Amino acid sequence: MDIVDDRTRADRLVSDVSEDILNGAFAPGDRLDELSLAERYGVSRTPVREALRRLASSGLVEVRPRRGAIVARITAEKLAELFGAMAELEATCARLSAIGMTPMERRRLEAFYASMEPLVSAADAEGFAAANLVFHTQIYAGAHNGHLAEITAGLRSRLLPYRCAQFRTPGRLPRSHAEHGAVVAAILDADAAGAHAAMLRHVSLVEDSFERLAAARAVRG
Amino acid sequence: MDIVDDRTRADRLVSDVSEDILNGAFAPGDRLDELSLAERYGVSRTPVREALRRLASSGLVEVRPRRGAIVARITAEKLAELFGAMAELEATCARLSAIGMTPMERRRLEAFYASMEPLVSAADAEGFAAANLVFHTQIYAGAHNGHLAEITAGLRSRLLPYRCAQFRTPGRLPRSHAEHGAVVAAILDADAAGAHAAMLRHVSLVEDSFERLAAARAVRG
DNA sequence: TGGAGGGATATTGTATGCAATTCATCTATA
DNA sequence: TATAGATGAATTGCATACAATATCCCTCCA
Repeated sequence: MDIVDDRTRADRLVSDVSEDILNGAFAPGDRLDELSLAERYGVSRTPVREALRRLASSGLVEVRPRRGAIVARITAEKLAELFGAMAELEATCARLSAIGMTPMERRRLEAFYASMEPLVSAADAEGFAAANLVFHTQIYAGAHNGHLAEITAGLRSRLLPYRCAQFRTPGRLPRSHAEHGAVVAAILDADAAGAHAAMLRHVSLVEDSFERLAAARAVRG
Repeated sequence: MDIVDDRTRADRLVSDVSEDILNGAFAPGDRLDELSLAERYGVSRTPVREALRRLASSGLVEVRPRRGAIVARITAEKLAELFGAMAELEATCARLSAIGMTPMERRRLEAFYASMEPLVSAADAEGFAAANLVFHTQIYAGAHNGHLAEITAGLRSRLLPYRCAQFRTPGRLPRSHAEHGAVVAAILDADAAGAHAAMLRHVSLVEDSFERLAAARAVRG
């Protein structure tokens, strides 16, 4: 059974190149000249150009007019800004969720939070990471603002490569779960300021533990 | 004296096409086929394609794979989401400004706010609109997070076409100025929650007056 | 009359060649 | 030796031709 991939070559290039950037085949600062990429991926320069522009708009590469593209070098300051912006956005979503979630959404959030407990007991970092994404996404959705949710989710995914080891730190799982608990409690309470503060604290703590260091390492290349 | 424009054709197309969209030469939903655009602007399809993709990433057009591009139809709900997201982002910048602005930034903001008073007295809507942008931009900068500032400014500019008549409403100028005053006072007081609330209120009020109606009209085409 | 199928047409996706610009290297001169 | 200028190679920007896909319209059948 042949599942044909009806994406265009440029679409696939976006995935392939970003993968190669994220797993280190291309390091920050590396030149990405169109001809080499075209040969490497077996296509012509045209879709390569398109893919590079798209990657630029997502922040992964930097195109300088007439001077070619390079893998974006994210400085430590820029990375801190991105993490900071994400924390604020997440906190805003939490605040709006506290104000506006429907009773059904609140019940679902509570139930989902409870369902994460076994993963903590089992120290299942991978399972928890997956559930964590769902948890946060529920809160984006609870803000009832698709654009805000999109921005926030986009930023989260952009920062994903800098957070790989997130739940490996010993003791991080139960702490994260407890912080989630504070967020959930505030949202269920319709406590806007509390939800904002709890989420801001949660996201900042997660970032502040040791993946900042990992990130810094990644930046230095 | 010839000031040559060293922008690439695609760069110019981005400006030209977005202008033509914003002033109504192309209406929402109109097809933007590459050949017609190429002929219209006297270039080949290649830079047209690039411009269309870039406009898509900024939300002005919508490209459907293999099915061409159309001028984005912003629904009323989507527009409300965009305004809502902007309000939240602006409020967040205000909150961070209250917390983190340097003394110099605070003095500048206060001085700039004072300098807007004459424009209100003179009922200079155009001058006020220009100063208004500067005022808000100062607050984006005061958040000390370049990425957040960029997102917020981007959203503001994207919404600009839906806010043309902003300060024409009778009485809007003094009211806006008063609302700015509340924001400035809270920021100078380092009152995070107050700054957030004041800015949220300000932006929401501005939007809620009558340009939502203008926007709805624009959407209906 | 209404809908399904099929072929012509129009439009997008991709490859390639040429023009324009940048970059690197080498030379000449102070 | 260091710097400015020039020259050639490498690379991007753009145009055009071809291939793949979608769209439209016509015919045919129930």
